[in-house]
Amino acid sequence: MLDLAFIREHPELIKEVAQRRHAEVDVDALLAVDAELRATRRQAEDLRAEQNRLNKDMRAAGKDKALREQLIERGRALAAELKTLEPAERELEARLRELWLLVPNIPDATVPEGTSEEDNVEAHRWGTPREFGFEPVDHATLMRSAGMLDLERGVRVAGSRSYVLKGDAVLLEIGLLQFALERVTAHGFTPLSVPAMAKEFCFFGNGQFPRGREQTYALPEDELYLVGTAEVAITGMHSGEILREQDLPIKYVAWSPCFRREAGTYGKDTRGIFRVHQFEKIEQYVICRADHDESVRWHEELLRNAEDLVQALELPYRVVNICVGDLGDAKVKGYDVETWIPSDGRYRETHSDSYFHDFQARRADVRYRDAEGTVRYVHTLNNTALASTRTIIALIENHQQPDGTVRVPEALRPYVGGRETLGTPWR
RNA sequence: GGAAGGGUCGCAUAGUCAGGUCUAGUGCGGCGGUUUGCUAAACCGCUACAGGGGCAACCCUGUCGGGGGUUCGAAUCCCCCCCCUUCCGCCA
Repeated sequence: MLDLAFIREHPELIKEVAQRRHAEVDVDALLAVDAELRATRRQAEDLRAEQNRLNKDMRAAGKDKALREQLIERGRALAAELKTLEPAERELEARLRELWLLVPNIPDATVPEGTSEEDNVEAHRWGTPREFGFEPVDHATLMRSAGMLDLERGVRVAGSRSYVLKGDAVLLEIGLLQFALERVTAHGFTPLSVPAMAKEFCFFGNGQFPRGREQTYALPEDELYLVGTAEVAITGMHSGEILREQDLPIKYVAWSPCFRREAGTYGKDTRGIFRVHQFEKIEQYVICRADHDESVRWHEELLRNAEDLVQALELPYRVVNICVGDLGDAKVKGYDVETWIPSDGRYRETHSDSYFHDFQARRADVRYRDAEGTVRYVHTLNNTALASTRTIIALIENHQQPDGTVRVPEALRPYVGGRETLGTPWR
């Protein structure tokens, strides 16, 4: 959410940004409602001020019956006027909020122009896709043959895009999560295990709602939703707080299951477990002072942390700078780490590194008091450390061996009981 | 799920029964000052957030868990909801 005063002062900029980001929002209607609300509110405030003065007169009137009657008469008139203004005020507030929530963030000048994924700009690469001396297979084939995956029974239990990990795949999943958690913790991040269900305000706060509603699982009986990322819960955690500057930056590394409806993706990525409704993720999250340069520094550092993990897993990857048309509404700028997937013959998204300035902080109401005593909204950032299924795919496909087993990169071995290979030989 | 007790401006509490002097009192903590060789103590002052207005000093409005209602007027009375604590039930 942007500062309302900023929107008032830069309506043309907002319109232009909204268009580049494919975000539909009626800025003129927003400004009209805003003006009307301020006028209405002012009228109501004047009436309330008179009401308060009247209240004092009433006290001073003591036992003077005639005067009291006269004051009560005036009070009745005020109350009647307010009774018509107040519903209008509330109605305007609701309409303003609705429009306001649709206004996207302002992208950074270093965000590339473009309309879709195709226009993302490669920043750099690491590693080289491996030359296999045999016919490599995709992860689904390998995992099923090696006793690590049961898709059919997963679908029986929970429908399409569901899966059951088996045998060494479970060891691998848990090992990867622990590996990522420990490695990021070593950089001074505080580990968290957060609720996978959250109230609606967390989703509004994080920027998932209102636009991303159809991607979220709802539990209407309990007025809860399943989080698509730990980020939602973390943003909600500090909602309404005024933090102390000396406690910043707050650096979290959070584990949570992630649930995604994947609405509108029928027929996309249907092989294996690339696009699924549920996976496990370790997420990095930073809350820092309201300073652009500091946000940028953390953005780069979160990227380095993610790259460190992918490098330790010996997986080739590239980093792309997300173009404005492909960037989520709430983000100022974003990098994706895309890891090489041999069966696809291309790099595919495994991490998403973003900063938001105070966009999430305004929505979720997370502030801090700076050295001068001024209360400001914090800046927030987050980046994937490790997402279970996509990392499993990359690791299995890149490190597969001729006999159908998978070589475990050295850095990961302590987390899988010292094993050097996973899966049973099947060819 | 059932019962009882709670939720007040950082923390702890008063106020709610009897609506108006609550512009929400007090203690602690924090900040600034006086005194002081230094520290402590003592004393004095300040100590929420949001919105609006004003060049400014400052002024106005709202917020006592949230929402609605009664009333000229609600921290206080009524209704609904949320959260916390304790006990019971159920339970990984």
